[in-house]
Amino acid sequence: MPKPRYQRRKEDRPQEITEAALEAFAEKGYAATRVEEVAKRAGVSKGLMYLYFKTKEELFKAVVKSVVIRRIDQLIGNIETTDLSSEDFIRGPLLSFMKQVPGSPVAIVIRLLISEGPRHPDLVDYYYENVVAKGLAAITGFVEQGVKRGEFRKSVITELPQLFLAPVMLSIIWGIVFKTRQLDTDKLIETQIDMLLTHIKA
Amino acid sequence: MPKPRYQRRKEDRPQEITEAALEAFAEKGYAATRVEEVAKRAGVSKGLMYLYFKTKEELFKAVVKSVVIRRIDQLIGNIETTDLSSEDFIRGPLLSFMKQVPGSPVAIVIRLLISEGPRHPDLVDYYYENVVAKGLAAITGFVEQGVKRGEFRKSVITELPQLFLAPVMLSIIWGIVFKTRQLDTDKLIETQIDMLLTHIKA
Amino acid sequence: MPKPRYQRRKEDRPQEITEAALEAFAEKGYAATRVEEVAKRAGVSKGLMYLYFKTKEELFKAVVKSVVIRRIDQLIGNIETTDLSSEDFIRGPLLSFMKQVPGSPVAIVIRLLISEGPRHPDLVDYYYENVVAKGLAAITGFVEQGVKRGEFRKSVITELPQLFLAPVMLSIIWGIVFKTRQLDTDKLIETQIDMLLTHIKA
Amino acid sequence: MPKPRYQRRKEDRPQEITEAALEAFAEKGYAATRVEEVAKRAGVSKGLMYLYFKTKEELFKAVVKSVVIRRIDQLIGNIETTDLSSEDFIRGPLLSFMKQVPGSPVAIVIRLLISEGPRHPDLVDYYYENVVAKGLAAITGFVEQGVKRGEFRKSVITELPQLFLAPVMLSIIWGIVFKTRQLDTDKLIETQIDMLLTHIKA
DNA sequence: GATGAATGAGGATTCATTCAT
DNA sequence: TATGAATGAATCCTCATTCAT
Repeated sequence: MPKPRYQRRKEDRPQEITEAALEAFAEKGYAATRVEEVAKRAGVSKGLMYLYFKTKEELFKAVVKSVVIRRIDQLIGNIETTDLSSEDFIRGPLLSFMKQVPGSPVAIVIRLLISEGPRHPDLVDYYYENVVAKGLAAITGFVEQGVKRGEFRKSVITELPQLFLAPVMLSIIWGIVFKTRQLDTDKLIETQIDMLLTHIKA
Repeated sequence: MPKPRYQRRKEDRPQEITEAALEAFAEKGYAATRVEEVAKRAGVSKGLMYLYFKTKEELFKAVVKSVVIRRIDQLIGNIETTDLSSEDFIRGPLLSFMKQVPGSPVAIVIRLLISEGPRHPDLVDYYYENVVAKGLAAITGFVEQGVKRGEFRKSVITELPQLFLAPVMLSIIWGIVFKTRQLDTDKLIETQIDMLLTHIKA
Repeated sequence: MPKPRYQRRKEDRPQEITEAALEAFAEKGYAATRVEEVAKRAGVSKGLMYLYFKTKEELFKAVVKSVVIRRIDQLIGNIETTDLSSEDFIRGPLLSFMKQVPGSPVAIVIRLLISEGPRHPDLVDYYYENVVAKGLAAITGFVEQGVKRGEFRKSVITELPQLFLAPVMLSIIWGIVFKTRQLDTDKLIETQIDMLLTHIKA
Repeated sequence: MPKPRYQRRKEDRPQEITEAALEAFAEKGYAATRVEEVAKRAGVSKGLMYLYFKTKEELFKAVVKSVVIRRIDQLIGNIETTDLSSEDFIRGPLLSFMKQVPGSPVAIVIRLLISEGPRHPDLVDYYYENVVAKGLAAITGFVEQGVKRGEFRKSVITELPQLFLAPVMLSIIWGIVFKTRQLDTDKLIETQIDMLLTHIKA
């Protein structure tokens, strides 16, 4: 009888289950994860799972959303409370943020979206609107702000904020697929930022 | 003219099945694809599948390898027959190659490796050694050649050939997950190449 | 009064299933018995079978063992509580025991071991050690006891306790294969015992 | 490409297949033997099998019958050409015959009949009439002849010729199930004959 | 609310049998 | 005849979901 990992109150249950599911999905992917396995990790009975999440699919969506919600706050929090120059912001908070993404739950969610996303367009919409679109808008915002301030020149980058995401995405995928092969993801991301700044600086 | 129930085509079967499987996996992913569905697409009975591939898993591996094999040839073919300058090669054949990857079967294989790779380390090894490592080595090779020729300066890029892959990878993922949202992947890749060349040119 | 769809009876399930399986195996043999058929006999769903027995093979082993276990007790029970003379014991309790074996579940298990035993050496070991070896040892024990007591003479029988089993085995096989042809198995066994006692009496 | 084991003429084919099947059935039993496996052993294609035997079941019956037929001749041949005394015949040719049965194809057929017999009553009939009944009748015949000649006394044995078979049957079963445990089947059979002769001698 | 025994649809795999060549 | 590629019914087993307790 392994002690249940969590022994908290009812109101925490959904989050506990959601966290257990995230872990399990991280290890095996969505399809290969048994509902019972999640229950075990959450220290909860199989039946109880269905009191909180009507189906496995719904649990999946809840997992994605829970991660999304936490990230959004972090992202937005950072953006709004800054008074750095555009370059300093990019080299500072933004870079830090980008560097920790590959090792964060976001990486797991990305994997899940790649595997299961095509069958859950609504979830992809949700993720896109709440994370990707916001993130891209924020980046575009910084760049445009820099242009306004005369720090940056006008360039195609404004329309391709994905260039900021590219090394992060590669790092995430690398971590999932080629985990054993070393890759200095921090340096990868830094160098990309360097190149981008060089490119857009007036 | 009823289709003949029997059609002996031993030679072509494996490839026919493999192609049908690629299609099916592309649409639904590995786990959600029924063996019978692949059989139907290949115009073949369920039982025959097992004559050529002992298990669904083996079919999966065959699919990955078949795509890999075709790409490798293409990749190597391009590299060895060139006498362009480093920059011209990168802006020419390499760029073309990179641009068409996101729309090619490689994109599907990437998705499969992200979903199922963690459970098939041998397959990941295979893919890494035959595609990724070779591709990265080739890129590193061009860059170093450019340095030797005095076209390029020494830079960190030599150790981060993944910077060339990053926009391609992002384009692939984008195509899988956010297909409906427009992204000019060609321009994305081009811009990255521009930035990289700016960065390494002497 | 519709039968309830659910009936929790964890305690009894294994035995219920095991008994249903014994019946089914008796009628059709192991290979020709469908798991679903056993489930139906046990009044249970197919899925539940797998909750108690991981595979059909494991169910098979459980059936053999369950029969074995019941017999062993009976066998040993008889042996240890006797104070009859050797001959009286053989003509009394032992003979009775032998007579009822051909009509008992043991006969079914024998059939199963003949059909499937060669593929389950561990099970054969188990059966041999727990039933055959013990039975033979017991018989040898009686005979030697009789020798010690002066009732019996020394003879080759001590090394061939299988002579006691032979008519029982023939009766079992006869019952399985030639059931419709009359054979007075009781008289067969009795006569063998007569001959054996004549042979070993001093 | 392993050389086919047999390379004879068409008229031998059925027997070749039948022999290959006997071997295969001996190793794995009927249910677990694949038709293809028999074909391979016979050095013949799967399709050809069906030219000679319409179904696997028919092949099975052919195997049983082929063994039966050969044994019957042997049995009858022995019986008719003798001019020994009853006891001498029993101790001589009959005993020899009995001793070699457990190691002969008959043992395999017995196993097959135990496993599959209940589903093939016609086959059991055939076997009973052609082998068992004849064998038992022959034994009864010897015994009665002995009585007529004054060698033997009247006894219950006349009605229980199965007492002659019992040790042979046990030896067969032992060989199938407990093959690794030593049992001197020759001595077992001899002792039984001794006992029987003691019992019936005037 | 909790539990976990029970259900059954669904899917991978096998193999006797067929048939184009 | 002879082959073995091709078929598909049959079967084991899994697992999301339900429900008696």
